[in-house]
Amino acid sequence: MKVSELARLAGVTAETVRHYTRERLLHPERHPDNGYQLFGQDDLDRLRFIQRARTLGFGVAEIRDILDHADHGDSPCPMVRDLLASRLPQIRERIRELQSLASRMEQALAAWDEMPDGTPDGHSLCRLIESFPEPLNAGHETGEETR
Amino acid sequence: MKVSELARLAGVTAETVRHYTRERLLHPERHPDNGYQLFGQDDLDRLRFIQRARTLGFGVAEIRDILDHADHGDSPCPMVRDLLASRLPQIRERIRELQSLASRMEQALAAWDEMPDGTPDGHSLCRLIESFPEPLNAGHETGEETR
DNA sequence: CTTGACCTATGGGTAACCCAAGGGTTTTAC
DNA sequence: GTAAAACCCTTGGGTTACCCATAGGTCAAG
Repeated sequence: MKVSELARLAGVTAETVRHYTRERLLHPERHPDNGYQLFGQDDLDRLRFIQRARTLGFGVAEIRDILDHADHGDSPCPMVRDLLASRLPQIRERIRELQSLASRMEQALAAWDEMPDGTPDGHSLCRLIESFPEPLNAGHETGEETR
Repeated sequence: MKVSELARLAGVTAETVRHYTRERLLHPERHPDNGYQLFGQDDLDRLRFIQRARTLGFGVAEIRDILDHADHGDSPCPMVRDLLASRLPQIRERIRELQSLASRMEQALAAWDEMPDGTPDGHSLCRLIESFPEPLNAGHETGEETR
């Protein structure tokens, strides 16, 4: 099958399929006459695998490693488990950040009603934002580094 | 003050300050002799404002709009509130996605222990991933579009 | 044989920076 | 007084996972 058919069967765009091919996640044959990419049923399986891996938070480069391992007959599962285990705390951290972001936003929206003014006085930009606590890492006079 | 001093006071890198200047969030004067960027105390306030706005989820382009409004003497607050209100549901959605991602990862790690095999059989890539449910939007034979 | 639908490769865009290179300036120390 | 360290400038390329526009070749149907 050709690009668009594979894409349709997997529910992605043809561009995405070409992208994965460029990134060497898929290895289609080429029609000798016209250079079209030719995929088989196994490529559909492979593409679905890629999709599931993506929803699990793997990046394209990681998926390439996983697939290369499997193509060499090695079990990629230990690698997968390690990647999963190392990424999970990062995801949890990101969730915490976003939750804190969301509550800051709600706080700001709630504070909106109680704001005395609407117009800035030339010194204030927007009290809604200005009245927020400094980001925790703001350095003031302390000479530390960020990251 | 010069780039690095402003950066240090705000707890960001000098590159970030230059970036904001390039993006016209900051408007330093230039030393006529050597072209160095010269910032004042107001720029520190401005930079801190930018940082708070960033932690609230605003993008650089949005912050530029907000600052431009304020620089023209208009209150940016209504704009800020609208931006906040429209972005909040997206953040909540993103949180849900990440939570679902985290639980899929945990599920996968838990399933690991019960997996019968470690080596793929030539057809399987990694059961840990393969046994996962299809992403909801996978198209099969249905000809719908994604996004 | 001409549409229209599909294919190809290339190159540029997205967001918010980071980093390296090449070259000028200022500060500090000897 | 000068040399090295420290800092400044701009330009251009890299990051992620694609999307989109372009120009041009190919294929199925009427």
